[in-house]
Amino acid sequence: MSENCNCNCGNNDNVNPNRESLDFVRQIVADDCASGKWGGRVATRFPPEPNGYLHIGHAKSIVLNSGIAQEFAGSFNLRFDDTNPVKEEDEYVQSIMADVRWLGGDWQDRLFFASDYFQQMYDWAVELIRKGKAYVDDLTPEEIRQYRGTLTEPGRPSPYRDRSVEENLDLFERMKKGEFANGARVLRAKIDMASNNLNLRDPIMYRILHATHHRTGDKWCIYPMYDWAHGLEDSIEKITHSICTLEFENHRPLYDWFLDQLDGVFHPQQIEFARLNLTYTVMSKRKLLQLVTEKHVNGWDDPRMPTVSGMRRRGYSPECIRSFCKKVGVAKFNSTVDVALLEHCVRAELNKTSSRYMAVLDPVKVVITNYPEGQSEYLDAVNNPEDASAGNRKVPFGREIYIEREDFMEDAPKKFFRLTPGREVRLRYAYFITCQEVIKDATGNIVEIRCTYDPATRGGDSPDGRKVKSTIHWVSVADNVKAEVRMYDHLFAKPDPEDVPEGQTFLNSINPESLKVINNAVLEPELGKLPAGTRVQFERLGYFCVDPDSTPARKVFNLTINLRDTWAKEQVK
RNA sequence: UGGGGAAUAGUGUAACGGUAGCACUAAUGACUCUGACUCAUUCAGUCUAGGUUCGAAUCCUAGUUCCCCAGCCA
Repeated sequence: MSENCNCNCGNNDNVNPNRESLDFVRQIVADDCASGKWGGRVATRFPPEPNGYLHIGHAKSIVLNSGIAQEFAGSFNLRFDDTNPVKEEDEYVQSIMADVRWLGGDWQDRLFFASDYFQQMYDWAVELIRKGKAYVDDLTPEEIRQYRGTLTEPGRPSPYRDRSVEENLDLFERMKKGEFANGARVLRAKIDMASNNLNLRDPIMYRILHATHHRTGDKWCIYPMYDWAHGLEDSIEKITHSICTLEFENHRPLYDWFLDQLDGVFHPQQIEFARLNLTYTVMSKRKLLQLVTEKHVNGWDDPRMPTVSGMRRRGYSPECIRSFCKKVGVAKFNSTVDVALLEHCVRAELNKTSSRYMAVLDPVKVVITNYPEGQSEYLDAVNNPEDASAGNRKVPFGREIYIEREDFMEDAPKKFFRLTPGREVRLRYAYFITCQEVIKDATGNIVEIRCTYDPATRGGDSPDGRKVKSTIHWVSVADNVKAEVRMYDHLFAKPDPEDVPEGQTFLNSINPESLKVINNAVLEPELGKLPAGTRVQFERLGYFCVDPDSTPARKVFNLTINLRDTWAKEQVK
């Protein structure tokens, strides 16, 4: 008899005899489902501290937790772990909610705050004191550190460790009432000062913090520490699988100890996985904050930042971030994923979904000498060859057009297929043109290219079946919109920004060319009508999106990611 | 010289004692009104040394390397 579970986790032997490969977290969940460990129930959560903006590493956690909930017909909570008022702000809770929602994390009506549990946590702390499992310590922070011992030497018990239950109760209540200054006393769990796991050497449960909390205001002046609070939060919410990152592995014995001391509380299982690292970027909140405050970037949502808001502004879609998170997998190996994988996911998604337009970033004028002066026309263009439902549009054409400066070469090498004197190429959706003449200024810069066109090739096909080696994009001189285009590259110049000589920091790895602003780009007119946030492809260049800095008078576009460019690679050789 | 984790192509991730697979990257070619996309091909891997076994990435022993822990941060 096979054990089936009633969720769609792929663990139903009747339906799927070859259980598809699940990551180790999902395997645990599937096994629990099969064994009925939690009554078949699955409940996950994403528990951010509102002290910064979310980044791609958080996205991995959100996709994991909400994904598991979805796949196993479970529930997913968003819970703010707001136990430290000095670092937390409402601005962050707002941005986090927006980011989680944008990524597709659906917490439905289950939005929670650790701060809503403060009274319950306090009551449980009193329970621990009553059981002789916790005590108020008067040691200074410095003394506590000294008493804790080191990695190789055991700690020593605090002289206050054996206070009576009555005295502890009294002191703890007075801590709560605000009778003592910050740092004067703490409540500690009484576990084992000689434990090899430093987390078990009488960890601090409460500290005194006379600070205004973003939600509870001045109601509390003692605040629970992570280790004490987190398991309780999970327990209150009946979380089954409390998924966190590897650095909390050492904390699991403590997570379990606290829950074991309390009577009749729900005891979730903590599971740790490796956090995400990416090449050419940094991921720690501290460093991201530093980039923002020291103005190495233009805010949390700078398109070069690995923040969710930065990637959104850059033009990444939630779908591509989700597909990336799926592809990187979940394991316990501390790895660094190549940012090229992220970029692949972005291109793959945008290729399917974005409309094509023509834009010239570095314009040079082409005059079609045999095209009648004063004449113009509209040509048909396909919006998205990958998606017929995207339809068609008209693009204005005339005697003078702009093409990309790098699409012309006077002395072209053999492998250069684009415009060069005497060669015929196709203007996308327009005509075949042949370069006849190059006009330069006094310093030798090309200012104009003179071509002839073949009227019979209107639309881009030759009736006689002759071929051209390349197709280039263009924009009408008479009918276009000007725009600013921000070209982004990796924020850091090295795969590992931390890999710097003695005395330097990751800031020394910043790529000085991570942002190049193009002020004189010309776009086909349709592009001028798009609202902020719209993701498009500039043909032959890359994916771009309309930046919120755009005004009705002047559009701003961000480069999301360039198209793969084998010609550029060829040139490097 | 404490404790806790982890090691599979360049990168990431599967294989749960039975043919080391997939994706990205790179290279080559085909196709092409985007030098894109797509398709095909190729390069390339079990940390080391022993052992158990008909058979080991997987089990055992020893070692090596990397990560985490001495916040009143999370």
